[in-house]
Amino acid sequence: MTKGPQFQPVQPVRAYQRIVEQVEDALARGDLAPGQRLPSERELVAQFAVSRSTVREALRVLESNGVVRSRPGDPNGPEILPFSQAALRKQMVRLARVDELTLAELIGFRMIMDGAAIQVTSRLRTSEQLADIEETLVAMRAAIDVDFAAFSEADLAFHDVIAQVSRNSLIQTCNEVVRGVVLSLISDKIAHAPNSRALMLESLQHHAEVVEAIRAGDGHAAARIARQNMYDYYAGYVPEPERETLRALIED
Amino acid sequence: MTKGPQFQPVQPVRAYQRIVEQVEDALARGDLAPGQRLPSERELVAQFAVSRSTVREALRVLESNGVVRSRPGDPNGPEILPFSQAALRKQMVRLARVDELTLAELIGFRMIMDGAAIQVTSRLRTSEQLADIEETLVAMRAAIDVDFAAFSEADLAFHDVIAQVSRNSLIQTCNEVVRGVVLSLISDKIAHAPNSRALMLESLQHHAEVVEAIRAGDGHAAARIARQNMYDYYAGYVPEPERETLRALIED
DNA sequence: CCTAGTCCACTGGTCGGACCAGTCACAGCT
DNA sequence: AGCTGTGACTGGTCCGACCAGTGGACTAGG
Repeated sequence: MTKGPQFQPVQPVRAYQRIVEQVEDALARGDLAPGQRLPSERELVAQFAVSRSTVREALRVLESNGVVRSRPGDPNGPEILPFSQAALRKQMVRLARVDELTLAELIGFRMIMDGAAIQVTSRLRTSEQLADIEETLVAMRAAIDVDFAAFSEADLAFHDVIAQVSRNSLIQTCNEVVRGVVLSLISDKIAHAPNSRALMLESLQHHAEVVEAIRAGDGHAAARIARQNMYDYYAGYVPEPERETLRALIED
Repeated sequence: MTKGPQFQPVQPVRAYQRIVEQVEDALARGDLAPGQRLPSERELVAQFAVSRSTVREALRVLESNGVVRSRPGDPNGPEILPFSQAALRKQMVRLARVDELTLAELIGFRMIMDGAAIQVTSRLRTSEQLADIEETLVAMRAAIDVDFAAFSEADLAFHDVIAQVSRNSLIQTCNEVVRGVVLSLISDKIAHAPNSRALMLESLQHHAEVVEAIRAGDGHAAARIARQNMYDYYAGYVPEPERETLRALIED
């Protein structure tokens, strides 16, 4: 066999992909900005020198990626959308929902993210924000008497406030998405648990401890308590061999 | 103004969207599994009772989302792909690259993720894995004499091993993506810095400290050092008001 | 002058038919 | 049996057509 250059496998590039690339490149370069409009489909046909089917396939891909939005009859053409977290959320939900990720990975991720957000919060929070946090605690207490769904919603509000105070929307988005997925995986088990009310009360107690640490400004303790609580709350649903990785996140 | 029920804005549902939904639902229900094949486009035309254009637009969306892959001439029809992290990565890159996220948020995210991964690693690593980690350290040392790109690549290998040992692919993916984005934002500034070599040496020294803590099994110290290092390395590129949120991540 | 209503050019959504290059299974040949 | 050529398919692209909607221009009424 002759020694030659290393060739790479080649896959055909479809026309609509080139269009998608061009649009995305223009967007990355700043030649196209959110709020601006793309030319109409028939105009794009002329500019790209392809058929309308091809242009439309490209637009469908861009639309599915949350880059543009087409509305029938709009004489201004497809609209370039502001970058939203919705697209990331969509993909994350898809990824996380399937067996590609284990429950342990999801919960571990939450322990990290939530702990970090709480740590930052206890450092940066103003007294006003502290009041906001304590307010959600009161709401959680009230929600216990309603049902588990209400409690879960109040819990979400708590973590929302935390994430906002920590001033990192990336953490916020990731946290929210993963939290939703985890809950969708095991919420029925929790809700139907005979001691559902006891669990909620315990969770509330844990949250109160976290808030106490936040008030004291002890970020380290707050984060540790938060992680410990999440472990106590969810670890029962994680099979033992993987539970070890979660314990490694608590320590000292 | 009459008090009435809260109406929601309504947007037309396009035919291709219904097809996408049906396929994704079938996939979520398990009626469709990775590795299986979809009927050919012309067969789908008959089953969905729409035109081929519509079927193709649906397939393009599914393909862009990493759900299926079409190859011309394949008599078996479009292939259902295994769920990959590629899709998530794509979206994350898009989200992170644009101004929606600040550099501080990205770096803060990395400090958290990387610190957590290192903490878990120092707890769970086998002696064999420790050797792997130390190996990447040697590679980093050698890469310093080449150029910044080589060093950066060796650094990536280091974090890769860490993420693998921590057994959480979600952390791994997020870490990798954000790292890439951060580097693409500031790598030129670092590479062209007059003291580029000094920076690399310092970074290597920091990594060595982290590895030392990992060897000692002190996860807390390892994570703290890692976060501190990343702060030292990147904080100069973050404007002051936001730098505070990063400092809040180090503490004690 | 300004407003309210009408109208129409144009938009995107969908359709059906056509052609091409590529792929793969199979029948036929060696 | 092993190889080869063929042909029935595949997806990629193009074209032309029709429809229901949109929104701006234009007009009639104040």
